[in-house]
Amino acid sequence: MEKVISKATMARFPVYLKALRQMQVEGKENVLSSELYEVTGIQDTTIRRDLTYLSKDENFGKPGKGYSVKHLIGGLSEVLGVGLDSPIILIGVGNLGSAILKYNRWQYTVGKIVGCYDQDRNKEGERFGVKVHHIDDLEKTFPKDCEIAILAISENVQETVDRLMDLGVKGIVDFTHTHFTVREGVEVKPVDVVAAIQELVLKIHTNTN
Amino acid sequence: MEKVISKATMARFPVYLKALRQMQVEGKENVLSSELYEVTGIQDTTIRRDLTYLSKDENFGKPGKGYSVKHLIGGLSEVLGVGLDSPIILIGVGNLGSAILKYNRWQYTVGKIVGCYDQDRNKEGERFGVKVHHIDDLEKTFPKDCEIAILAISENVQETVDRLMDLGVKGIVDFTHTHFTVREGVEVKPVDVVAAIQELVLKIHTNTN
DNA sequence: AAAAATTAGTTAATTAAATCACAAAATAGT
DNA sequence: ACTATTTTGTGATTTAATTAACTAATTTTT
Repeated sequence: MEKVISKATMARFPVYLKALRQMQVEGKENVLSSELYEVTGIQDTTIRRDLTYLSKDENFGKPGKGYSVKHLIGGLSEVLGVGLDSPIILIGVGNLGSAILKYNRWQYTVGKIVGCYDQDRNKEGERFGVKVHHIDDLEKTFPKDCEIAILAISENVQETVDRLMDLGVKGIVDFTHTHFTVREGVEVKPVDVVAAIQELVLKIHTNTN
Repeated sequence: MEKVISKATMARFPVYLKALRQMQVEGKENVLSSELYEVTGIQDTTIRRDLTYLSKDENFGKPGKGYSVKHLIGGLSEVLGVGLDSPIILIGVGNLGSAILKYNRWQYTVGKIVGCYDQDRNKEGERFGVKVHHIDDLEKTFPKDCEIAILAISENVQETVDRLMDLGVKGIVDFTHTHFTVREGVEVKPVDVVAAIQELVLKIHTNTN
């Protein structure tokens, strides 16, 4: 029987991982589902069910004791593809791009940004230890087996996306404020500050269930 | 009978608004639910249902014609609280903070960032037309009726959050990589780049329903 | 002006997700 | 070793969300 992880569960995994990393730093070895609830706000029973998807055969949790923080991080990292060390490229090295790049250097969590591209010739060279190429050289310098691109540009968006897909990119983290279309099989994960604020405003001002 | 907007619907409103703004810029006057599907990937029937929550009495859509882009934006803006023009403050004017600030200047969509704070005295002054104060002056210079703060710092997070809540902040957009706790009634909306990438990787590599 | 073609709105059915309730497992105390 | 306590894991249930099926309104065409 093939286990299928639900969308909702999938979306919670990164939340757990973040919380667990924090706990690991604080030296915590075991964690209860009730403690994870306190930190994440996700119901403990939901957490327990989610975590059962992590291990194929044996379970990570021990009744009366909780989960091993270390093992849980391991399991989550595996399913989240962190261990794959996927090469990632960053398109656009403005303020936002730089912020992402900087963060990536500090915490080696998902894959690794192996190259950046910008339309400004002056930015060519290196930044936070990562090579910055001109966008015209994208095809020439594209890293082998790279499937993920972070898009932090504001111009020529669709054109850039098309070029990336031609190069085999399968996932795009989108910081753009522009709509673009992708081909079948290519995933887009939008990250939108304004949308986040709007959601927040809505939460504060309206009734929801 | 009081209409209660479901969580899921609420989360989609900003998506619609973004798509509609784009359409408005392109000069589109009417839009079909099927067209919104093409752009957002959200099922047309789901879209139609969602949009019924917008208007109390009359409906925005016309059979055979579609929805008025203008009216829809109006309705969404209203329910999303965009019209409230909420004052927002930004804590942390590094690369990320600057990126947010810059974007906010360009597209006047949610409220307005009315002030920034940073721990670096050198940054005091003005940036993209917004005053930058030292974080020590937070209490002294805190804008009246401000309920929303964007957190783009990496140090003294919990301390800063506590101070913000003391000043009456009810919603926090969190770009921090640190866990912090908030009081009852305070909402936090995390925006996490790494989590976004992880979700993406997971989507690409695993089976989901 | 009538007929045909669209397309929004809505009720009903389905599917997905969250929660409850409890059994089984592990620990800690006696 | 036994008992009490804690806490996980899971089948059953409930709740939420989505989709399908249909109705009725509006426009466009003939």
